[in-house]
Amino acid sequence: MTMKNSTLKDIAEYTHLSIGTVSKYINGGSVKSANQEILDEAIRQLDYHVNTMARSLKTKKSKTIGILTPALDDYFCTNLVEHIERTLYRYGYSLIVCGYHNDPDLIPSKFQFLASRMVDGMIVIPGSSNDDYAKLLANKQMPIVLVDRTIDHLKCDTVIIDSFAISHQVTDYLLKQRHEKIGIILGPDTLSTSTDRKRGFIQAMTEHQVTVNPAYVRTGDYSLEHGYEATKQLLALPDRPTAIFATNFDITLGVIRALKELKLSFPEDVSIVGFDNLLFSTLFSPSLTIVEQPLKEISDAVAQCLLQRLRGQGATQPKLVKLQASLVIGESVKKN
Amino acid sequence: MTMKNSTLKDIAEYTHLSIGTVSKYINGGSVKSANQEILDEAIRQLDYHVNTMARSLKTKKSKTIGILTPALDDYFCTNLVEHIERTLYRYGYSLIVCGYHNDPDLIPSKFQFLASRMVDGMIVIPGSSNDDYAKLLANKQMPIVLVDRTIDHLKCDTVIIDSFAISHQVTDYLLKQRHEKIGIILGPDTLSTSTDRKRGFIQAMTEHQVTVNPAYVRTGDYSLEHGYEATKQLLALPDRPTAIFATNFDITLGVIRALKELKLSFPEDVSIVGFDNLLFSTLFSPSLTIVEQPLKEISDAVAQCLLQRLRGQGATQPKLVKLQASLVIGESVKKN
DNA sequence: TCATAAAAATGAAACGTTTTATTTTTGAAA
DNA sequence: TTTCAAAAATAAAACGTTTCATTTTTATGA
Repeated sequence: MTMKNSTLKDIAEYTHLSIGTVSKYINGGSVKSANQEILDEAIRQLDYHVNTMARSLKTKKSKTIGILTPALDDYFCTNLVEHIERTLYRYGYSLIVCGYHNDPDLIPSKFQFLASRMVDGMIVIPGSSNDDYAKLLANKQMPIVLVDRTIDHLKCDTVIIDSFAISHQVTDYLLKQRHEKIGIILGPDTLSTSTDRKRGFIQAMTEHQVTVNPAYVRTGDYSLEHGYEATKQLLALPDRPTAIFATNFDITLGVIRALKELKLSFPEDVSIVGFDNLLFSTLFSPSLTIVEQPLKEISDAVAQCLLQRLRGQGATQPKLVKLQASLVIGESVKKN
Repeated sequence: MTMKNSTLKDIAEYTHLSIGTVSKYINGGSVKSANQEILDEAIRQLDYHVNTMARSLKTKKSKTIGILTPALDDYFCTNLVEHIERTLYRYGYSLIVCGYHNDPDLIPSKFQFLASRMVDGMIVIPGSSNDDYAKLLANKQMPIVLVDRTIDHLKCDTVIIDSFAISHQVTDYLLKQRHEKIGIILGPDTLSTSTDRKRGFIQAMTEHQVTVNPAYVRTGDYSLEHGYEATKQLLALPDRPTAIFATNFDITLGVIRALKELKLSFPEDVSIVGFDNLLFSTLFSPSLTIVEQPLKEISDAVAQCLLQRLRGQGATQPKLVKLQASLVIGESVKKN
């Protein structure tokens, strides 16, 4: 039972054909129909499977894509991975995953690790603020697609959502519900997602001629802890906001935890708008009003960008795909 | 900038040493210290990295593990993947992920796909009821570790939780809170996790001399939909249960959705015990009483089993690792 | 200084493919 | 039948390593 795998050579001997011919057939080339029959038989009999190592050694293609993600267990990233894996699989690619545990310092070594695996391309979800590794990416002769945020001066295809627009829309919505004292809990100022969301917020406020109270704008990590602390601080203000906008999923969780601890309920005591994970938001009572990112579209765009580059069809210019998120109205915003 | 990667041959020429010597040094062999210096220099100058394809072709080891999981976006599986990836990375292994989208019929082809990638070993989370592919696994000369459930007659290392014990414990707890009319929503009868949980339930009930009402025992998929439907049916019974035990995470979500729709609240109208995801359970108001699985321990056990087999240290007998889950008391069970 | 064992270096084969230039076979037109 | 282009098959080189049987160099002790 433990006999070694058969090779082209074995097939060649079985069929009395040459290795070259067998290889050609395996790769879809044409042979005489008589030979086709015997080849099929041999392949079945000997249970032949190509040795991808040998193939890759020759072709310099591994048909494998690396994905570098801040975490393998958070909602946004795993959804991306799920969809991307599906698409790539259809094109015969496998996916090597590498998490860097939200620690940007790990990115260079993990990147090298993936590169040493001879991946044909890479998907990077930067999701952090330290961009020292950007030159690393730039120097590799390999298609790379960036997801969720841009990195300055890095010339590669990028897929993001229109953070400015959705933030503008959320703010606009809150203002129309007659909230003027709006707290917004943001990520770090070094991330484009975060600064764009801040800009959208400010612009909407300005358009409505509402002055922005700096104390209502909290930057920090995209983390549950930050959401939690910021919420407590916002609600401890003498003139506290009547609505809070959490600009990512972890922050949303932090807001909820803080409210729970303060024994405040939404939307009675404070209105909230969260981010991501429609399923969970509908399970809360009352349900959450949230921003939903088009995860499937993002994933598809990422996969398509990459596949195009792999086919050498990519434009010379790096492509920027900007997708629209949507506001899903729940019950967590009170009309003032 | 786009010059091809350097090879052992290039290093050999640069250093005037033979390829064999260079290879030896790269792999940790000893050379004269004078040569060591020039080798280091050459490696740096030429930016040498081993070609893992060529290496694997010779060694027949890819230092890559495949993981076959029902989904890449559900709580249990992604947590496993996250932890396993961490551990394997430390040992120089990369992880190729493959989701089969909860469709067991996809397992054979995905399995073949991974096998063709020349993975050194495989981790399989069966999570489904159709075991036709079991012989596939059995026939491969490759270490395989099964997670979360056993497959009859399949001789490979398996890591599971003690479903019987935890179910017994939960039931016992509910009984001690003076619930006797307990509904339990289970997975399919073809899964060991499900039948074990059922046995634990029945045993505890019997020990307390409480007769089991068959109408209270609902088997079905491990899915939100099943949880939802089963809850509605349970609560529509003339003599409805006072407590419901949801035996996996998706079912738990279904229970919550059903309660929300029926405008019933826990624990006032009905007590509930859920499964998995401590973080979320604490965010609900009131918080959920749940079974928490030792995800880290499970992942570690899986990785260790695999690494042992890869080192050829595994026992001849397949190993069964059974870990204990724990009951985390929240506020969703009322004392009757 | 020499003999010798240990350490280091070497050269070549092998891993299983793809690819290319070349040869052989086929079959249709003349 | 002969001719000749097209189709099919071939043989050999190459991809970049590891490994192993040899050879060369080094260091040690007498």
